[in-house]
Amino acid sequence: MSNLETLFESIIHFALKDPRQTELGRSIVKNGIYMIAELGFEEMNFKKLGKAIGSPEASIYRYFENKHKFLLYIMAMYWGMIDQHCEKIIHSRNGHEEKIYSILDLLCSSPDIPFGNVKIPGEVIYAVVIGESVKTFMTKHVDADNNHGAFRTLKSTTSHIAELLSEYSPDYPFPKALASTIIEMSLYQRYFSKHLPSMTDIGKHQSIVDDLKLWIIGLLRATRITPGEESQILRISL
Amino acid sequence: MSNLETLFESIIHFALKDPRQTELGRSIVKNGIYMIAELGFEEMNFKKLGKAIGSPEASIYRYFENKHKFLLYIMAMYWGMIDQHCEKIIHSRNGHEEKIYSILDLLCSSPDIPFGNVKIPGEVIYAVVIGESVKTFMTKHVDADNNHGAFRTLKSTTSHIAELLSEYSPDYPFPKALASTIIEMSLYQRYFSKHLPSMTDIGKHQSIVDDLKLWIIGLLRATRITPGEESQILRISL
DNA sequence: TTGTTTTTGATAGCTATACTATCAGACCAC
DNA sequence: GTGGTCTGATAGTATAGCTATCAAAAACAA
Repeated sequence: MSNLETLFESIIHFALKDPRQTELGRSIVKNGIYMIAELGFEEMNFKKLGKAIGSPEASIYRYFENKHKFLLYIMAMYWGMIDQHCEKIIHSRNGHEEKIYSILDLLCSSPDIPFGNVKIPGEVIYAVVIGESVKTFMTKHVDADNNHGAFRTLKSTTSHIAELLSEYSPDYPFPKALASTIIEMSLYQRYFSKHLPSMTDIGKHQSIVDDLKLWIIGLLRATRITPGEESQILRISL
Repeated sequence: MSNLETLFESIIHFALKDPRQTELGRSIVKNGIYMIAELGFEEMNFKKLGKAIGSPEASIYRYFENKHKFLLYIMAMYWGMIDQHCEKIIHSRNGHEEKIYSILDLLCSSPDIPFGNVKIPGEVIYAVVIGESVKTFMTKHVDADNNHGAFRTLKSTTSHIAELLSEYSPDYPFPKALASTIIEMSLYQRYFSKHLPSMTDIGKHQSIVDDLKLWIIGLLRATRITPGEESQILRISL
């Protein structure tokens, strides 16, 4: 079984019926992603989506229990793709630094997703991830969703990056926090750059992607904290 | 006019009628914050809130046009408070480093908010900020809300911190990005620590607040990037 | 081909949320 | 007491989110 098959196997339980297997299922997922990218998650609903694909609302409910599970499905798929790319990079024969730079390229790019016989363009799903990813876990039912494995692929991506950071700087005590920061902030800073430009300088010097990479690489200096510095910090601050 | 009055003056237009001036208004805001802290923003609504304070739904709509504006009001108030504390710190006679450490203390603490003749406990509003702050600007109408000044206090806080970082490291090209990262991540890492613990190491070594401070102080090393290092990075990565 | 199962379309309906409208009583100012 | 504002009480609308039912169509199996 290919990696891709394994990925889709692992997210299938967020749907009631595998959407990759049917014309309708693929249409729901692809057009749903387009619709969220265009209208935002709140303004999208299954009635509108049904209209867009020429099927009744009820047919969509045969594939996804509700709107939220639909979002969980999409996000688990996205982070699963990213995670597989991560693993490929990690198992490559490069050094730590090169691997980290490759991961950075990955986080700042947006690979297409092959979905059955259709393809979901990277820019479209990336737009959805930027604006809606946080809505998967900033809810009152995070813990329940987490128990059902909703964030497995996101957490795995974080762990992979954290491990790499640990290899890069074995004594740094916060590799996971830095990894999750890099992941979330590569999305946020893009969002800020577009909608709240006074909250960031990303995109003000060079292109967004170039600034973003340069900035994150700078953040990696945080891992190079020395014991002497640490104790001085503690003396002043705590 | 006191600073506090100026603050409330500046957020009054998110409400239809100043809630600080009446018993009902204060009850709406205080109990609304408690209810969001308990149920989350999605599960809270004006009908439930009305029941909790013994007033009909319609009376609440006389103070706030809708649920979202209510959230904007609360968040603008919170960041306005924080921003005033920031200004106090900035205008103090300390050195840059001490000021930065004070700001850090501020971001990791949660001051009470005096609201008319009632007091909103810091822990309660902080819980709301952690879980709901992002929902104010991750919407399809960010730009409209931004034009109406909804994020003025948040942006001002970011600017204040960014200025401080610039004084601390004048050549660092991304002070705003780092400032917004510190603000957002001091919320996120706490959230992760509670709900998605594998995404962070904050709270695993010492208390959450101590780990958080130590981690953020480490991030400040990012501002100490040297020209030589930068060009090396560029060579490898871009 | 026929019979069976699965999938879809069409429609209807149910509950809750978000919000608006109206009116009468309470309270306050002068 | 009169006029104005505030509140409570009630009713009502529109839409979202979701469920149920049934017949037609498609897929498949013997």
